[in-house]
Amino acid sequence: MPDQAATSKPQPKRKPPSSGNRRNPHTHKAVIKAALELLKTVHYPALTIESIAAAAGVGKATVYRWWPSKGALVAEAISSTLTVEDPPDTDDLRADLIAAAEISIRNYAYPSSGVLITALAADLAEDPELLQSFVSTFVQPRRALVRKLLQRAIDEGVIAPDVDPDLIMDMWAGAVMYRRALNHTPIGNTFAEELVEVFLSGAPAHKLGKSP
Amino acid sequence: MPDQAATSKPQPKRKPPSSGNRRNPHTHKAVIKAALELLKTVHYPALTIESIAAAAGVGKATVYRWWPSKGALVAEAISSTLTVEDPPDTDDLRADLIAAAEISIRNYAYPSSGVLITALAADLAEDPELLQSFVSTFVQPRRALVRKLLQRAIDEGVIAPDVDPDLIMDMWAGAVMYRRALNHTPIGNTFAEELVEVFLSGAPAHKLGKSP
DNA sequence: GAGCAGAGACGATACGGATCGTCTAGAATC
DNA sequence: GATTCTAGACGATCCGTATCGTCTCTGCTC
Repeated sequence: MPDQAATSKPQPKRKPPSSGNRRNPHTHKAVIKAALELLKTVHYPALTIESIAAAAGVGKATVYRWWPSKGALVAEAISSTLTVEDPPDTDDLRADLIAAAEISIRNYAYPSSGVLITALAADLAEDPELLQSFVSTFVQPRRALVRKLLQRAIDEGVIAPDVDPDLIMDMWAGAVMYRRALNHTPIGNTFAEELVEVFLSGAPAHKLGKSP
Repeated sequence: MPDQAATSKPQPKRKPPSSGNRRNPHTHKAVIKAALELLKTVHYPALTIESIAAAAGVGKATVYRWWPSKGALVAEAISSTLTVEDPPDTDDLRADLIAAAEISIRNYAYPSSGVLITALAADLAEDPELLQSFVSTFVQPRRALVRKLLQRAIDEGVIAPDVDPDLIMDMWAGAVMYRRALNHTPIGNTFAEELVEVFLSGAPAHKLGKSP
């Protein structure tokens, strides 16, 4: 359903699924979904709670009841869109690393036409607790998986042993976020490969699937 | 940063707080200074034009006369605080690279207690022209200098020849921005060194000041 | 030169509109 | 009765624009 960002268009709600003395999961989902939908056409700073409530067919007070701020709402919303993907673990270590980098690109370049995570992070900076919560629920689990893969690459001598896996991840995600935010260089199809290649440049070629 | 339709004549340097039929440089400076001052205590999203005008002792309309938006104002303000530093060019290439990385850290970690550039970039995303202007006046000149240094490092074989200098810079600045934005890992005193070391790991040790 | 009129920048302030976050009211459900 | 819900009123703040009277520099006229 494209273009549903109207301001006061009344939604002919068929039937309010339920409302009682328990948290209504339909309401909850409707808010999250409306937020994600609006973010396809509206930049994060211009997104308002009121428009979310209206688009979800929900009272504004209900939104405030369950989320303390726009940042908290959007943090949950985008967390829900991105699943934890296991980076592959095959014989082709180079391909595995590229796949892991591609996950980074997908996560930090979401949605394809925006700088959502950048804007969100900047906004959450006002609320350290909320930022911490977002990082530990959204960022850290995904990093853990990639860290394991990188550690394996280091153990096998494909990546230099004195390199910190966390630094590599910061550089991967950071480069994506940076290019997205400043929009000075497009992120091409081979970007993941480029990101990985940098760390492999000093590695013995026979360990990798690349010709000398 | 250029003004829109304002005069392009050279301004006669007068000291009195005059107001005439030309742009008053005192007013202009007062606004920029007030914005920077406020940003020390207020996060970018919470910064308002009204508060800037009030703090500068200036009419709100005057601010809107010269800057189309908060983003444009702040972009000019922080551009004015950061000078283009020549990265050093000595015999010690490793030290030169670290110094260059430190410049990145200083620029993208400004101010010390905030995520200003991240928030600004996210906000400017709504106005591609303005973002483009900010990047070309603030970001690109600084990158040009570092690019030259990196190219020299590549020419001398300290960094692998198939690495794109621009990618290295994206990774440097990106890692800084990323750590700042998500605040998951502190940026220590040795961060510049760590950033550089990654790219030197595969280089012949005798070219560098480090022991094998 | 001297003087005057106009153009433009300025501070102040008022305006309608949007959004904020809180709050009440009433209905529905358990 | 307790709790959740929608709907909407509320005071507040900030937005961006408009207007007003004042100021000063510029350029034209004499």
